[in-house]
Amino acid sequence: MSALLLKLDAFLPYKLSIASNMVSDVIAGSYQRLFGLKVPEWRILAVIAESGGSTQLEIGQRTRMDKVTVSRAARAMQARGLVLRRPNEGDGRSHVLMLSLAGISLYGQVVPQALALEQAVLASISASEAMALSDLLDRMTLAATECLVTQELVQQSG
Amino acid sequence: MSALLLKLDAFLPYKLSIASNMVSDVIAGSYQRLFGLKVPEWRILAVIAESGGSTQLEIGQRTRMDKVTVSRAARAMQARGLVLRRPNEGDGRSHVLMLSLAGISLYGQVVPQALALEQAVLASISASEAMALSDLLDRMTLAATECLVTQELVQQSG
DNA sequence: ACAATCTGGTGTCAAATGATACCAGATTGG
DNA sequence: CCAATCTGGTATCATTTGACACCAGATTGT
Repeated sequence: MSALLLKLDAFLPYKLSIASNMVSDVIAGSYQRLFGLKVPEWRILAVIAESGGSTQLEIGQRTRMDKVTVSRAARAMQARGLVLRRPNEGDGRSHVLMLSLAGISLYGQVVPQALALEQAVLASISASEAMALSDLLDRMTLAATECLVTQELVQQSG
Repeated sequence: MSALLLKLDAFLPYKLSIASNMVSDVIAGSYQRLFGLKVPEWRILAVIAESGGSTQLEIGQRTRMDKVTVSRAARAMQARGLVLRRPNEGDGRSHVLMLSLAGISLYGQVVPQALALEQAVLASISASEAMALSDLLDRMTLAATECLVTQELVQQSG
C-alpha cells in the first residue's frame, strides 16, 4: 500500500512513549495514593534530598522540568511543611530549598517504595539487561538532545 | 543521610521518562513544523493507513489514547480533508475512518520522515541493540500494565 | 555610583488533557 | 415488541501544562 513500510508497533519512538506512559502511570498513581505527591513534587523531594539543598534553578536544570512547574511544586511542598526556604547568601533573588524534618521523614518512606516499584517494573528483566537498558536510554537521550538543538537552530534561521 | 540509597540519575523509571520526553519533543516538533500534525493526529494517520479503515474505538485501543483525544483529533483531520467518515454498516453508532487521497498522499510524506527521525535518534545504537531495546520496552510495558491492573483493583476495594 | 542589561522567580493567560455527563443507536430479557 | 440496559461517540467542565509578561535583585560598563 505505502511506498515505504512503517509498522507502528515496531516504531521505536512510539514504543518508548507507550512504555514510559505506562510506567509513569504506575509511579504517579502510587505516589499520589500513598503520599499525596505529584510527579514534580516527588522529583523535587529526591533532588533536594540528594543535594542537601538546591535553588529552583538547579532543580529545573537537573530534572529538565519547566521553571514554572518547579515553582508551583516547591510552593505546594512548602505549604505542606515538607520544604523550607532559606535565603540564598550568594544571591538575594533566589532561595535555597531544604527538607524539613517532615520532609526527611517522608523521603525515608518514599525511597523504599520507589525501589519496590522499580523492581516491579523490571520484574522480567535481569540485572545485566537493566544496565544495558540504562545505557541505551542515555544514548537515545543524548541523540535526541542533539536533534532538538539543530531543530531549534533551523527554527531561528527559518 | 537516607536509610536506603536512591540516586535519581540511576532510577530507571526516571530515565525512561526523560528519554521518552526528549524523543517525543523531537518527533512532535518535527511533525508540527513539517506537516501541521499533532501527535494524536499522526498516530491516527498511521493506524488508519495500516489497517485501511478503523473505528475510533479500535484506534483508541490500539494506541492507548483516550477516546476523547481520538475524537478530537479525528474531527480535526476530517476538517482538513485528510480523513473520510463512512457509515459503519455493522453499527450505526460508529463510523469507519478512512484516508482520503490527500491523507494517503500526506502519509506518503510522513513515513520517510518518521523513519529518518527514528534513525537519527538511534544514531549511536546498533541494529542488534535496537532489537534488544524493543524487547525490553515490551517487557516493561507488560509489567507496568500488570501493576496498573492490580493498583486499580486495590483502588476499588479500598 | 548609576544606567542599562540580565536573571531567578512568580502571576497571568491560553492551549492541552482527562473525568463526567449525555445522546443516539444496539442489545438483551420478558 | 418494548422496556431496560449497554456502548460508541461527543459536549461540557475541571485540572494541568506551558508561553509570556513582569518584578526584584544582580551584574556590567562607563
